[in-house]
Amino acid sequence: MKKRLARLLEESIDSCIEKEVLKKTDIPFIEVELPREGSHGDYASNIAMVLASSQKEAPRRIAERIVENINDSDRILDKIEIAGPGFINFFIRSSVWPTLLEDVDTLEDRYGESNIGKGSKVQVEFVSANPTGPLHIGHARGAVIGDTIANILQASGFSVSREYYINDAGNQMNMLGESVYYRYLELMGPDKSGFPDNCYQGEYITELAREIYAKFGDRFRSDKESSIAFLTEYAADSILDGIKKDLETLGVTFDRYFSEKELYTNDSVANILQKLKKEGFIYEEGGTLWFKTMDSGDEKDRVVVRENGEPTYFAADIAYHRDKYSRGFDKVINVWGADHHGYIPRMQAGIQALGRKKEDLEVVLVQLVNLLRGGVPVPMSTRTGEFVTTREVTDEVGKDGVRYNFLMRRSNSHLDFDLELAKAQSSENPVYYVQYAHARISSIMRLAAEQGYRIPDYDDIKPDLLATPEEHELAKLIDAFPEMVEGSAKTLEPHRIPYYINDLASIFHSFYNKHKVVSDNAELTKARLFLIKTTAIVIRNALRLLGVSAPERM
RNA sequence: GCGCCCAUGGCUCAGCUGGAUAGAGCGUCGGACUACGAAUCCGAAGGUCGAAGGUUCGAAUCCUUCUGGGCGUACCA
Repeated sequence: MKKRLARLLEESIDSCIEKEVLKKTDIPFIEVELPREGSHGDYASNIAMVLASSQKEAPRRIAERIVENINDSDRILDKIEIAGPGFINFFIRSSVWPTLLEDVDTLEDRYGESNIGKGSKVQVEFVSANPTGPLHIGHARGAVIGDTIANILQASGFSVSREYYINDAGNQMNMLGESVYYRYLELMGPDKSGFPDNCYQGEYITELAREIYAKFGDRFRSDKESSIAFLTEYAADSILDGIKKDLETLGVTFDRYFSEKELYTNDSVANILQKLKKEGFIYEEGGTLWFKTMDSGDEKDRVVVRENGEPTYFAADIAYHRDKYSRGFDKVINVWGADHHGYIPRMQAGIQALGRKKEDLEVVLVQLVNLLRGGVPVPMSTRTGEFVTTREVTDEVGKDGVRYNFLMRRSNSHLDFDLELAKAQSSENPVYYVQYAHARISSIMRLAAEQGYRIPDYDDIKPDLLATPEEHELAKLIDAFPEMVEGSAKTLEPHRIPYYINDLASIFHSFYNKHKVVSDNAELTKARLFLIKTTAIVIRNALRLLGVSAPERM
């Protein structure tokens, strides 16, 4: 509806210019919004005020001319008012609301989809946690947000690929192998040297060592170096396996797992370094190689090859992004923990050196999660390895609860995640509010079926019977669903969707409490069954984007 | 020190890229089931949007300074 009104305005302005009652000018983006005040109409536009400066005329006079020239050929408008400093307020004829539902009925599962992506290829890289330990709760938030952004983009006409970058090279891998090695030695009698401080302290390392001992006996006791090489690989594989399983319980899967190690074995890193050196992006100083990231606004230049000859993580990351673009992605979205924000300028410098525009890389920062239980912080210590894992949280509160609670909040704001609230089956828990609306509709449908009704299509009903304010509100909000999804896709803000369905559920519940769906008036019953059917479709489609289930009973 | 993020009713958070009298949920208080699911609904109280300036017809939103909190500031990832 917003788009229809914007078009009416645009046509009117065009004809005003033609008639020379307005000066010729570039028409700016015409914004149509939902006023919160009912007396300001169903929709409103500030276009006259926006035009005021270029027209050099009073906004209200401009508004008058625009309104005079609006050609409402479909007769959707009841009246138009000019109010305040120059707002144009639209009042929609009440009979048009139900007609907006026809699209929902024909599109069904596809209602809410769009083609703003026009098939362009986008890659979403997320989680990408090192395979050195189980996922913590912050990873889970990033996983859910990344997955949902991918869902939203997919529904908006982008061709999306989900990818997990495995940091399976470098120092921390050796450390992992060593950690397992020392735990393994401990199993074979008291160790005089003790367990090194800088090794991974978590209990899962000991468990891995036990597993290896049970499988292979004491064969790794003697030859330290080759043993560690084996143990490293074994441990990384096993941990990554666990991570994949944990992500699956959250409903998160990937199209591809990309190994950092391969960037070395196939010389990608060496090649790109050489290329960038030749092109002058890299220089040598003090025995190390530096990348000129300052030219693109970074605070200082960054090392890509250390004095000891080893490339840094950054070097591998440039090679990785080169690989991404070479696979034909028009745009690359990285979902990062907010503690990596300092990395953005250097990564942008990296892709620009690859001949890419800044905008071809978009970074979504996910703030850290504060885990609580009943309002009390859950103690976490990465040093000792004592932390609550994603698996434990998912097992406790369930997939739907975890996902919804993460998705409700803007990703760029700190989040308190309270275990007790998230699993509470009460009004304190917002997931249930929405799911309950869906279950309630299903329940009404069952009752209607018992009474011999079949679920009506748009052609089966008399739309005019949907005449109460609650019914109009529902139709109006249902109509807004596709543009909401579009907005969410453009801004990469998944949290808009939970807010939207919460509103929708709220209006539905109000409607339900005030009006009876199944009554002795058969025509009215059919019309209302149709209305709640479309409501259920939207709830279902929205929850599907979020990866949250829409139960028929609960 | 420098950089990024955050600051909105008692609590947790929205605020649609600058719009009209700042909104939800929880909590508090008061109401609604002999009608399709009360995990629901209806009503009330509660705010100088961290502070001070500035930009303009108009600021929670943009600019500057300050305060308070988080993160970063590696030849670690």
